[in-house]
Amino acid sequence: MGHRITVKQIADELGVSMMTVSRALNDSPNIEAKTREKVLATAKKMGYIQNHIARSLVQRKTNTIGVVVPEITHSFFPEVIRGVEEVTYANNYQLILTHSAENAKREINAIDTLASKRVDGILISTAESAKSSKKYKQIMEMGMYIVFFDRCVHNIGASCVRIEDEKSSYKITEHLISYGYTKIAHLSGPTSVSIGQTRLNGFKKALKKNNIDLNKKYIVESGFHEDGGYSAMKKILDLPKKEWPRAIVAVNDPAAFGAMKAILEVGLKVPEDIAIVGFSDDIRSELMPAPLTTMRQPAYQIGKKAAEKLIKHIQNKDEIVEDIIIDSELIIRKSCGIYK
Amino acid sequence: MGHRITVKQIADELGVSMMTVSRALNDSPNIEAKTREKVLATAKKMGYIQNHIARSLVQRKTNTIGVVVPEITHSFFPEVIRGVEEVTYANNYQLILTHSAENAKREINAIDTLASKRVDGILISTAESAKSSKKYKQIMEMGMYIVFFDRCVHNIGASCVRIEDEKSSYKITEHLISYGYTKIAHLSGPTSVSIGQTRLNGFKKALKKNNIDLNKKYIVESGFHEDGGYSAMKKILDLPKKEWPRAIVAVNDPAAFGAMKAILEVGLKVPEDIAIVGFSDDIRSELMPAPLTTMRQPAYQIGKKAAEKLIKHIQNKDEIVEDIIIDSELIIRKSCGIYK
DNA sequence: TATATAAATGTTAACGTTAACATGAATTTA
DNA sequence: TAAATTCATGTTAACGTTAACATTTATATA
Repeated sequence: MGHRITVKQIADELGVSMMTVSRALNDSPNIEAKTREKVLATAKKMGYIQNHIARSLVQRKTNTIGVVVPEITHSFFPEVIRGVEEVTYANNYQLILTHSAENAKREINAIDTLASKRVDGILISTAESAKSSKKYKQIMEMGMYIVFFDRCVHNIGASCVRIEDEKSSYKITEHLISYGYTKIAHLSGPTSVSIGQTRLNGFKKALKKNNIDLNKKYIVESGFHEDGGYSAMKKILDLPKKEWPRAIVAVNDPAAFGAMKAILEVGLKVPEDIAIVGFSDDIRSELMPAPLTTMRQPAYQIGKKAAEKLIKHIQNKDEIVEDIIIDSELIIRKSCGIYK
Repeated sequence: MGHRITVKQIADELGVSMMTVSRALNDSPNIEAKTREKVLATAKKMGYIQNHIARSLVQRKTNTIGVVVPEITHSFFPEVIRGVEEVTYANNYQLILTHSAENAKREINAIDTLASKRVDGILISTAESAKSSKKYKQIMEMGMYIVFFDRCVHNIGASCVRIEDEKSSYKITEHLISYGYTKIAHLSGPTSVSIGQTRLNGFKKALKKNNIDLNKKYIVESGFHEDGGYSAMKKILDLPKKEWPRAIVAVNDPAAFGAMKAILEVGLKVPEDIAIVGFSDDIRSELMPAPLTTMRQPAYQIGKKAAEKLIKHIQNKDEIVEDIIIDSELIIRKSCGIYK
């Protein structure tokens, strides 16, 4: 290993104690301005870079937070990370990013990684295949804080930053209904994930409110990805032609993209033959051949709020646990059937 | 802080020494199978999670690598990170992500953060405003390895994973020329960044080879982002109408998107009035109103190779420093003027 | 000027782990 | 059966830093 300067070396160089060097480096009080400057100058000259490992060990605090995202390539998440990053940067926290690839086992692995690095807190959006909340609880018992975002776990004492999924889903479904559609299918997420359940609920409630009977064949689990949306839509198109739905509510935009592909493949048109709406306002949504009507989730905002809340929890034991709701926005484009 | 189990507590519980526990936990040799199992079972029961901080301190090795990306929301980078992540996960390395926001100062800050966490190596794609290579050198002198990707710094003893930017730029420019265009402008990156310089070089060489005079007004610095592309294109369109170029080579896709916006705003059409090509094959490129002709950079591959090379450097002092070239691919779409 | 007070600096121990060496028990070899 | 070897386990010290307490020096107060 190359030359790594330590506090001791600086101290020896100047003939002072290690504590004096430490104090100067950390802007502590009770040190003469002249001494501080001398130390700082020498540290810089010698190319000193603080060893956070050692510092964290003795302070039992890392000034670091971890993030677990299910899929870094979905435009929603980088945008969230951007928001998180802005807050951590401003508050002098460091950030460790991990990735579950929508896989429960990898999510647990990621959380263990973060825990073993003794981060002060973790931001999580749960993986598609996540089933148990045991790991989250274990982490919290260790004294680490968790704030969920978008895909939350409730009633385990962690805060959560999200949009009103059920209402939003209700609203976008009603929007379709307002055009006269009654044969409406839902491509759902797994109900073990919060947004899978809540968006399904909103969908069902909208039908009920408008006296539309629920056709069980019209609820197909697609998961959150494009390929899942594609195969779920295929399954629907396997129904006899006269049973085909006239409109689709997809659990999110990527699933909607996959469904659109399946629809186009059988020679049907969006929205003329089948209308479709999504959720999240992916970066690609407005660029689609049939621009996608969707519920915008302000990703940057969500990241920012989640990071802020987490830091508050870390810095104040008594910070209240709460659901923080961010406004969503219905973005009407062409895919839902009307275009001005 | 909540209850945090230590090796000592496990040792006391079982009436053995800390080393025995440590050996069991780390799968070391010279420990009875029965003892190991007993320790493992107790550790699990007590909810032990290894303290990587303490371990890293004594081992002077963190099994962690850092990544510095300039802009996490550009689709190229998440895809790279995905590749990196796959490799680190498979090799049991942990990953710390940082973000420079294209800003030299923040890049230095990010590197210092990683250095203070004593990562074993760093993957960097340099920021748009990066000027000096001093910090990279300092880090390498500390014994940390650097592997650059996409935007590289040469001749400082670090490996680099990239496409052949100059040749690729040459090729895509010639592709435009093959359609008969001669009035071709270039929206360039800053020449202080490798790809800014090399892509400009390729552009120039293609003109020269085809006996097209270089018009200095046709080279405008746009940077790597959409808004930069937009304002650079505006500047070009401020020229007298008869001086307008008929085709544009943008340094990357986001810059091309910005330029397209500017072109459409003044009522011109792509590619009929002005043809345009980009670089990277952004996720949005094929969805654009005029699908963008571009040079595809296999982002996932780049991430994978870069991570693999870095881990090789870390594990083998004598690993050779090299430029690793990944094949790029010309993707011909509509924006360059011909569409089949 | 002696004393009280404040400011600057130093010393010791601890954070949680593992490397390196030391010991003791069990097994093999001559 | 004694000596040599192997295997399992234990002890000590170290990684680089800072918290907590201790000491010295400078400054303010009576």
